[in-house]
Amino acid sequence: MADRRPATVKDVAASAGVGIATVSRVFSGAGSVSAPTRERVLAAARALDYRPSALGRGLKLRRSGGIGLIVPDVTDPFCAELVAGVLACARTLGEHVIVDAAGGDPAREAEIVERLVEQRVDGIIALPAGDEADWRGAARVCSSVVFAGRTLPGMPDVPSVLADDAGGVRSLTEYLAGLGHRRIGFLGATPGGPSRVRERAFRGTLGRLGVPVEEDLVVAARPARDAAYAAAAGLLQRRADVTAVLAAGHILGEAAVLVARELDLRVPADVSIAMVDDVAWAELCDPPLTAVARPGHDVGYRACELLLREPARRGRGGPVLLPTELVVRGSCGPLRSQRR
Amino acid sequence: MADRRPATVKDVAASAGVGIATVSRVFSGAGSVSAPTRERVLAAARALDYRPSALGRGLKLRRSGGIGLIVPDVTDPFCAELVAGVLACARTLGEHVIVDAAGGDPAREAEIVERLVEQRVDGIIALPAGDEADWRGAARVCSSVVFAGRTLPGMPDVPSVLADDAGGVRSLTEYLAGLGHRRIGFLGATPGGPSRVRERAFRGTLGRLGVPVEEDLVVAARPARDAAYAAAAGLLQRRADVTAVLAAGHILGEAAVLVARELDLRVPADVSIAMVDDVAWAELCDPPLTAVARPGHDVGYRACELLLREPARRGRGGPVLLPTELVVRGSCGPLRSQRR
DNA sequence: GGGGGCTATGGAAACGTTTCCACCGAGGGG
DNA sequence: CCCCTCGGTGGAAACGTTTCCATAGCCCCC
Repeated sequence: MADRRPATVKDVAASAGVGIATVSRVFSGAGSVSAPTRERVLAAARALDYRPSALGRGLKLRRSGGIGLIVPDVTDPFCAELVAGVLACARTLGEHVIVDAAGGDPAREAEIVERLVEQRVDGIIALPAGDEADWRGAARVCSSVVFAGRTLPGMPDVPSVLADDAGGVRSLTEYLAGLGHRRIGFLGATPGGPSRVRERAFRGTLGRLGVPVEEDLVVAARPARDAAYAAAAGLLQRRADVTAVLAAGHILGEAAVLVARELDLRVPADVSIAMVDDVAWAELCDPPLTAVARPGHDVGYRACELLLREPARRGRGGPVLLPTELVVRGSCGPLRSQRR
Repeated sequence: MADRRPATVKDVAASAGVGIATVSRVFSGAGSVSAPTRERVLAAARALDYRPSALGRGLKLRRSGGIGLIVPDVTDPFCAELVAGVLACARTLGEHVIVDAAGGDPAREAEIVERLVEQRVDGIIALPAGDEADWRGAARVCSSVVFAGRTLPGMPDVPSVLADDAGGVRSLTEYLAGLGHRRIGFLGATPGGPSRVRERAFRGTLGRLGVPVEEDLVVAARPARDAAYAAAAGLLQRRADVTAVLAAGHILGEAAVLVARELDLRVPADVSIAMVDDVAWAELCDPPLTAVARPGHDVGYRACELLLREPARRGRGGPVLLPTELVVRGSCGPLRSQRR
C-alpha cells in the first residue's frame, strides 16, 4: 500500500494498457483520444492517485507556469492589496505566484530576480524600490517584466501599471485650497527619490491655483516611522502658521496625526490633515481622515493581465494609469483663523 | 548576439572545455573540483550568462525547492505578518514561496493544495479555513503540512504553530475584570466555528474569577465587516448596561469602535473597549485601543522553520504556542457607574 | 618499487513530461 | 478495386539537471 513515489505517466499508461503518449494527451488536452480510452486512462489515474508533475512539464515546455512578484513589504496595506490583485488574476489564468519581499533594498531585489529567473518564471511583476541602474540588468535577464505601483522613469520599455498619484495629490491639493487653505504643508518629498510624482503634482497644482509654494513647507521624509514622525514634528513646530498638512503616504499621515495629537492641535479646527492611501485606520481615526484611495487591487490585477494576457500590447502608450478616488471625511475643515 | 535560448550546462561545459559533470559540480557545490577548473567554468558561465535551471534540477532531485503558503486573505494584517514571517525564514533557507489566498473557501483551499502538489513543493504552510474533512485529503496527498495561526483539533498529526489566543483573551479578560468590570460583552464567538478557543478562554477566565457569564453578552459574529457591525450594534443596544466590550478580532473591534461612536458612547467613560489583534489603527484611534498583539511574524517564521528545518521534531508535543502581548492603551477605564 | 588510497574528471543514465513521427485500420472518392 | 485521408495510437527523442560509476594520475608508505 506504500506509494513510495508518486505515480508517473508511465505507471498510468501501464495500468490503463495504453502508451504514455496517450496518457499525456489525456491530461494536456491536446491531440485526439477516443472516449473509451480517455475513460480508462482517467480511471487508472484516479486509482493511482496520479498528478502530473509540473517539473517534468516545465522542463519540456521551458516554462514553469508561474510568475514572480516582488514588493517592498507585504505588510504594507497598499502592497498587500496589490498582491491580492495579482493573485486574483493569476488564479483565473491558471498560473501560480512566487512572492517575495525585498524590504526596499535594491540588492535584495536583484537577488530575488536572480532566483526567479532560475525558476524560469513566465514573467515578473515588481513594485521596484531601486533605481534604473538596478533594474536594467534584471530586465535584460528576464523575458518579461511589468512594473506595478511605481515605475522607473528611465525605462519606458518596461510596461507599467500605476495608480494616478499625480491626480490624487491634485484633487487633495485642490480640495484643501478650495477650503481656503494657503499655507499647506507637504510631507513626503523623497529628496534623492527617483520620481517625486506626488511632490511635482503638489507644486504644480498650487502653481495653477496661484498659490505660492513656500519651500519651507515642502519637507522630505523617507516612508519609515521614525523619519516620518521627525519630519511631521519638524514641520508643525517650525511653522505654527501651517493650516493644513498633506501627507504623501499613510506612514506620513500617521505621523501627522500623532504629532498633531502630541502638540494638542485640534483636527480640523487647528490644522486640517489629509493623506494619500485610504488605509483601514483612516476611517477609525478621530476625526476620520480625508484620504485619496489608490486602487491597489486593480493595479495588481491589471499588471498581471498585462504580463500574461496581452504581451502584444505591452509597453505601448506609456504607463497604464488607474484613477484614484478622493474620500472626504472629517479631518479637513475650512480655513477659520490663524493657529496660535 | 541573439541568445536564442538560455545557456545550459552543456554549453558551459563545451565553452570551458570540461565535462558537464564538472560544471554541475561547480554549481551544486558537491564533489571536488580543482581551483583552476572551477575558475574556467565560472568564467565560461559568466560569459554565457548561464543560470542553472531550477526545472531541470527539480526534476532530477524530485523537489522544487519551494514551499506553498495558503492564507485566507493576504490583506488581513495578521495574515500579512504571517506571510512576511514565512518569507523571511524561507529566504534564509534558500527556498521560494508560492503564496495563494483561499478567501476562506474550503473548496478553493483544496484546489490550491492540488496545484501545489503538482508543483512538487517541499511542503505546505496553511492558515486553514475549512474543517478537518477538507484537510484530511490534503494532508494525505502532501508530504508535509504545517498549520500556522489556526489548527484543526481533529488533526493532531499535523504540526502547528499558533499564537496563544487563549492566553491573550485571558489577560484581556483579567485586565477588564481587574478594572472592576462585571458585565463584559464578548464579540466573536463563531457559532459553528470549529475551535472557539477565544470564547472558551473568555468563559473560563470569568469563571475562575467568579464572575458569572451571561449568555446574553456572548455574541456570535463572523469576522466580516457587516456581520461584525450588526453584532456590535445588537449587543450595545440590547444591553445598555454593558460596561466593557472584548472583541475577539480586529474586524470586531473596528465594529465596536464604530458602533460606540454611532451611539455617542464615550470611550472609556461609558464603555471600555479592548480587542484581539494589535493592528496599526489601534494606536491611531481616539482613544488608542487596548489590544492583544499576536506575533504573526513569528508564527510564520516558526512554522516555516518547523516545516523545513526540523522535520524530525515535527508534531511532537502538540502545537507550538507563541506568547501574545497585552498592549494597554487608553480605551479601557475603571468601572465608574452604570451607563445611562 | 609496487600497491592502495585519494583527488579530479568524464560518460551516461536517470528524473517525468510533451510532441514529432510513424503506423494501422477504416472509409470514401475516383 | 485501389489510393488517399484521417482519427487514434505508440515509440522515442528531447528538455537540463544530478549523480553513480569508471578512469586516470598522483603521492605516500611500507
